[in-house]
Amino acid sequence: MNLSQIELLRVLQETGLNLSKAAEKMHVVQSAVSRQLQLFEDELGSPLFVRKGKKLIALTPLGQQIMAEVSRINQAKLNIHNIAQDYINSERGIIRIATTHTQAKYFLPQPIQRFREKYPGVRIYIVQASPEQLIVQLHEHKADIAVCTERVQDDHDLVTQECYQWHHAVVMPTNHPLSEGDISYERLARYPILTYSFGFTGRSNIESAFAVAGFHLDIILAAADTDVIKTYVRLGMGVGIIAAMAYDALMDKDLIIRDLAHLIPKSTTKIAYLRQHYLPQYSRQFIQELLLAAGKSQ
Amino acid sequence: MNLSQIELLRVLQETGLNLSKAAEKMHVVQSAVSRQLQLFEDELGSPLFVRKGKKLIALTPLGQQIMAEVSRINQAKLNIHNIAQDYINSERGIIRIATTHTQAKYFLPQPIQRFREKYPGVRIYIVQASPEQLIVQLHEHKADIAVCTERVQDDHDLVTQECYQWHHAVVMPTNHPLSEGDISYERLARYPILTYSFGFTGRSNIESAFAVAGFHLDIILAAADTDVIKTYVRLGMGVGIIAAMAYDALMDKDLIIRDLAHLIPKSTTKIAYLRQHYLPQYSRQFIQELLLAAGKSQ
DNA sequence: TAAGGTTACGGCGATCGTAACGATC
DNA sequence: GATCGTTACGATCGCCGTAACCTTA
Repeated sequence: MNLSQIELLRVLQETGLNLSKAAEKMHVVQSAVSRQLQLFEDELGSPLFVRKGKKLIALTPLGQQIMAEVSRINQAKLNIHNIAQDYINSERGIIRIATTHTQAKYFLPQPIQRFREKYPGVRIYIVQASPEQLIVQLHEHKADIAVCTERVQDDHDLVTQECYQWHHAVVMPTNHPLSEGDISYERLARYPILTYSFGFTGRSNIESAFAVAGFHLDIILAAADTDVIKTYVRLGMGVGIIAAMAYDALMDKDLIIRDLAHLIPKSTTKIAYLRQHYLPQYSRQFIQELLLAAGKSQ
Repeated sequence: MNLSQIELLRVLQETGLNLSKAAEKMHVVQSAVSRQLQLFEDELGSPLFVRKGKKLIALTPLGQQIMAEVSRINQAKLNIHNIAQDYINSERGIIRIATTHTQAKYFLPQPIQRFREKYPGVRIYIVQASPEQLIVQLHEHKADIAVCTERVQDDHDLVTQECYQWHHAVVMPTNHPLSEGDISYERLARYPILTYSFGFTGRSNIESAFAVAGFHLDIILAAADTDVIKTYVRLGMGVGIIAAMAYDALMDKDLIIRDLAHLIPKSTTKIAYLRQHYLPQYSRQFIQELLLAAGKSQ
């Protein structure tokens, strides 16, 4: 057994068990990886993959168990380099933040700016993806930290930390009937609604609140992105239910915002990272910066 | 980085940071390991060891952090082979039990015999050591399972499971004054005592019980081993405080045993193994057998 | 001076690349 | 016939062993 065989197994999973693509990713010819896989299976004495003809189509039960250990080794291997790098120069490095559009545009700018002032040598990558994909990014070591509202709490391989709480609001053009008077489930349900795609930015909270109250929302447009929603609201297509913090007092002067805290339960945005992933000094500092911006200093 | 470098770091720890001995253990010449260590440190960009002249005398702070990851890799490496082996033939293998003399002689024989009947292909090694060393044996992968009364509960890397509870008893030659009447702290404290060495087989319970009651035991001989204690009791050196189960009705007919459950709190013998250590099918079965023998079936 | 560690260099073998072949969609 | 995988064989590069040298108890 050697580390490149371990690496190969990892890459094979990423490439959907395609040896040719794995070879390409590992910068060797295809025959090399083919042989390495054979050698490894011979050493273990039992195949790791189910083959259909010559193609690999699935992991064997043994393969699945082995793969869990393989991930640990890969994780530790990455950690070793990161720890060393952090030790040599804790002022320089990369931090890869996986998050959604809304967080990237309306929450992260301030903490990122403050972080940059303290750590000008750290490059910041923002990996934008759907909440579902954010978790995958972490697991595949494509991102170090995720900032995300949905879907992180169940995963036991993740450390999660509450960042801040927020609520939804409704935005509409000026002179819209909803700009006056109390807003109830019933009143809101009368209008065509524009809001987030399913699985995004507290959308599940919106759904369930109206379901519990016994009303059906007529969602005529769903987008991943607050700005898209605002655009169509401006076109008069309906009213938008968005995260309150995504209303910009300056840029959105032409829209009216009204709070929905009394209708839709608050959402919680969390910080998540892999439990066994080594976070350099500056990454831990970045998390502190996020908590600070969220008002949870310490 | 490659696995033999990782292995080298492990071996270096085992040999007290001695490159020559590490080389011997790894079946290569000394210059080879010297170079591999240099290459690895160069790759990381920072030394892992504090050197005095040319000798390695300690881990650097970086080295300590790295070493934690190294252990994970080694653990996973072992697991991979064990999982494969278990998959190929779950009827054959080795199980290494670290335990003390008392357990090996008075508790393990029955469950081991029953286990052998079910798994005749599994070889059983009993690694005898002091309770302190048992834990070390687990950590150094010299043993798979420990059966032990003391010192296992605090270690967070171990999974522990209660096996059975027992209490101490006093043994003495026939016609000894203590063979008649109630036994109190005070009465017992009048005689010279022979019992287990410190850290062995519930010795701490004996100490604390008498300390709390305000009496001092005159322990004139301490041994790791019940049989040694009995031998000196037979010579008339004093009375022995031993684990009740270590009295053999047949072999020890010449000794009188009297219960001390009312004086010394019960002890609990536990089963322990490393959290991230893969236990083959038969090892899990062996644990079941231990629990069964302890009356905790299932 | 013995024990522990480093450096230089030649030889060997593991692993790679090329290439030709086999199978499956 | 395009994609994917295997097998054979020569070439290469990494790693080991020998050996000479350095350093400290």
